[in-house]
Amino acid sequence: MQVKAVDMTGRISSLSPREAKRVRTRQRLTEAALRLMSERGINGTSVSEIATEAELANGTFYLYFKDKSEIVAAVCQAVTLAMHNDMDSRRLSLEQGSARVAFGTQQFIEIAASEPTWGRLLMSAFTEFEAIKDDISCYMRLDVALGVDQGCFTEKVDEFVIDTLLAILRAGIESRLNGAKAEVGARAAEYHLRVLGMSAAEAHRVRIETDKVVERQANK
Amino acid sequence: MQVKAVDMTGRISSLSPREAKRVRTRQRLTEAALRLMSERGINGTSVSEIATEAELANGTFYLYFKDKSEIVAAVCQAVTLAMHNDMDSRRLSLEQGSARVAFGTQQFIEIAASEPTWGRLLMSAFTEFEAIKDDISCYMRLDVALGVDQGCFTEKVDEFVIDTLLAILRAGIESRLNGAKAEVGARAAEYHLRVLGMSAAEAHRVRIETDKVVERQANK
DNA sequence: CTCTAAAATGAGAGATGCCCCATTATGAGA
DNA sequence: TCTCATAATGGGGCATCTCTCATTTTAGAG
Repeated sequence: MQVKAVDMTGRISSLSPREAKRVRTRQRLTEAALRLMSERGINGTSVSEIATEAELANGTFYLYFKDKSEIVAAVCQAVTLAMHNDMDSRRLSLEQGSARVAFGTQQFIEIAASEPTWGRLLMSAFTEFEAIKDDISCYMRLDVALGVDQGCFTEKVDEFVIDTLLAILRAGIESRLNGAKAEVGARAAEYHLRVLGMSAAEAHRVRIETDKVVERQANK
Repeated sequence: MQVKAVDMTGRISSLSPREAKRVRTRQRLTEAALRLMSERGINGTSVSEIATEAELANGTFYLYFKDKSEIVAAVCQAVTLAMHNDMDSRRLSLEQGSARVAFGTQQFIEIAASEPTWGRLLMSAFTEFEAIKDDISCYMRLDVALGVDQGCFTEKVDEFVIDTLLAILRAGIESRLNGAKAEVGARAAEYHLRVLGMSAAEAHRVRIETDKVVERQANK
C-alpha cells in the first residue's frame, strides 16, 4: 500500500505505510522542537521536553535523531529553507544587485516578523548554532556578488562585509521581534547598501525605487 | 594595622588586614573567572571550576558572590571598565563627533584584539549576558549624539541605529579575534560612519584624517 | 600565647539533562 | 487470524551543575 505524503518543503513523495509513519513521527518531533526552541531557546529546550511536546516517550527521540545537535541542525535548516521558499519570487526578477539586496533584506526581516516562531528560532540559532550563518548568507552572497559585477557597490567583498551584513540583518530581526515597526526592515536594507558603498541618498533612492517596481509587478 | 591596597580600577584605599584579605580573595575569584570564561565562554564555566582555578574550595565562592550571575556581572563590568580606561584619552580631545566615532570604534576593536582575554569575554558576554550592551554603548551614544548636534550625521539616532553600530562593532571584534588583520578595525569604523549617513568617500576621509590628527598629537 | 571571629573547607543534597536498552505494543502482510 | 519486523516505551545510569551547611582552619587583637 502506498500513500502520498507532503513534507515541510512541499515536495510530494510516495511512501509505504511504514515509511509514512516514520516520516510523520519525525515531523512531529521537529515541529515540537521548533515550537519549544523558539520559545525557550535552543539550549533551554531539553530532549525530554521535545519528546513530551510531540507526545512521545523520551527514548523514541533517539530512534529518529542521533543526538540533540542533529535535531537542532534539522530544525534550523527547515526554517531557513521555509523562509527562503516564502521569499517573494519577484526578487529574482530584479536585475540590479543593489535592488535584490534591498528587497531581500527587507523581506527576510518581514517574514521573520510575521512568523515569529521562525524569527525567534533564528535569533536563538544565531547565538547557539553557528552554522546557521552559512544557511542564511548563501542567498545574500549571490545578490552582493551580482551588484559588485554591475558596479553598484564599491566596497570590496570579503568575509568581513558578509559578517557585517549578517550582523545588521540580525539586529533588524531582533528589533522587529521586540516590537519595532516595519520601518526597521527598510532601514536595515538601506544600511546594507550604505555599508556596500552607496551614499545614504543613493541607498534610499534604490530602496524606494525597488519597492515601487515590485509593487508594479504585483499589480500586473 | 592598615595597609594600602590597589584594586583593578587603580583606586587606592586603606583597609584593615581583614578587609584586605577579603578584597584579595574576591579578586582571585574574578580573575580566575575572567581567565576561564574567556576561554570556555560564560555558560561553559562552572562555579567549581572558578573556585579551583582560584585555588579555593567550592563553597568559598558563595562567601563572595550570591550566585553565578553576580560574578558574571562583576567580571563583565570590570572588563568594560578596564577597556575604557585603556582607551586613549586623546579621543576626548577630538572635536568632531564623526572623528570620535571613527577613532573610538577603531581603538575599541584594537584593544579587544591586543587583550584577547578581554575580547573573548566580550564575545561570550554579547550572547550570554545581554546587559553588557549598555556598558559598551554608553560611550558610543555620547560620540554619536555629538556628531548629530554638529550636523555630521544625517541619520536619525534611535535604539535601532545604536543596535546596528553595536552589531558592527561586535562583528569587528570577532573577526579580529579570529585572525583578521587590523584593517578590519578601520573598516568597521568607516561602516559606522556610513550607517550614520556619511558617504563612503567622506567616511574614509574622516577616518584617515582622524588617524593623522591623533598621530600628530602623539608626536607632540 | 591565647582567644575568637572571620575565612575557608568539602561532602553532598537536590536538580537537570543526555542517552541507552531491555521490554512491550503495533500493524502490515501472509 | 497469526507472525514478526518495526515502532515505541520509560526507567535509570551516568554526568554535571548549583548552592548549603556543619565543621575546621587561620590569623589578628589583646
